Amino acid sequence: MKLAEAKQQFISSWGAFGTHWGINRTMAQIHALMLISPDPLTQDDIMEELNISRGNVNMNTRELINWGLIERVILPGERKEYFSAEKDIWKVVKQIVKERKKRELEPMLKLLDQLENVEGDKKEKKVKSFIEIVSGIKKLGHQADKTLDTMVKAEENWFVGNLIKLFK
Amino acid sequence: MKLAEAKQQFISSWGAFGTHWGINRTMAQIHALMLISPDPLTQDDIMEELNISRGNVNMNTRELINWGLIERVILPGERKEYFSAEKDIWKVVKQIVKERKKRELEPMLKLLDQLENVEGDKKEKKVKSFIEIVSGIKKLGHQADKTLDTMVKAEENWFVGNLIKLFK
DNA sequence: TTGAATTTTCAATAGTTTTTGAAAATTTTA
DNA sequence: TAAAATTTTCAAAAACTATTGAAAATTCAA
Repeated sequence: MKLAEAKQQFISSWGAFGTHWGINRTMAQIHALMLISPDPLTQDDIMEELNISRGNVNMNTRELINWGLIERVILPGERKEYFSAEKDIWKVVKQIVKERKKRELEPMLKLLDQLENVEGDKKEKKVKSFIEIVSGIKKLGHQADKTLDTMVKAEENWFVGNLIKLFK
Repeated sequence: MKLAEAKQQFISSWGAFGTHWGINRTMAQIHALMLISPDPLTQDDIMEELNISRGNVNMNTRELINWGLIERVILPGERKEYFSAEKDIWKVVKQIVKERKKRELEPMLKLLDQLENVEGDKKEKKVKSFIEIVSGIKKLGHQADKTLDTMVKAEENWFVGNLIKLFK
């Protein structure tokens, strides 16, 4: 396979992958393009490579910056802004975990804490069933939260080494 | 908070949560409703509780069955079909992990294996950069794949006990 | 069998999300 | 400061996804 084709395949499948994870296709494609680009890119580079409008590039690069996955780079002597992606994939994964934990897991756990204190007779089947499920999710969720905290702090070596040994 | 309100909140936030994970809102809501229902439900029960059409219930229950999260139940002497959800939340999580691994991670890894063998001079900056990223993702992906395999086979006690100790 | 009950299908519609592109705002250079 | 280059915004349009509901198919009891 030639590089041009491989590049297209990578970008397109990274985009499809992203949609399964609640990330919009274009944002994931821009990220993919930037991951494999050795040098920083401008808005125009991205527009051209992916055939999308300037507005689209602007919105999605901003969002990627919010996620902490790319950053603006000013090249000395250049008028245009450049963008550059974090290339260490373990750092990328940790950053995504960190953000999603904050945006999704933590609010959910807050809600579950409230829902567990629902009024009503715990001998009633409906009430009992509700509390059991909520408590179960809460317990596992808090556990996952702690585990992910540790992961976010960890080095890749630690993950690939120690954890995997344990899992064997 | 009263049970009725707590129920609504749980269903609605589980639905919103689902959309962040590439699952459609209604499918997640049906799943939520069934998790907290002590007894199996019919299509009509679900239609009424969530105010959605029969067709919608039918499609989404089928999809939940494909995901292995609910099952059809025949109650003796009853004409209608009932549906019942797996209530053990650890089993639910493992089932979701298993499915997503099969649907998303494994195809991605297959593609990466191909992309790593891209033609071209590895001294060229573009080619080098491409191979480095692809190899990095591949390596971490295969590691994650193995780890998830072990998790899918594990008991909850194992997870909450051993893993967490290690993570402290 | 028959026909009533129930489930399934799917074309049409409604709703949501993404993308465009041109105008406005901002930044930089001279 | 002026004006050229660049970035940002956002209303409108396009694209995509989910939902409805009625007709078709299936199942079941008698």
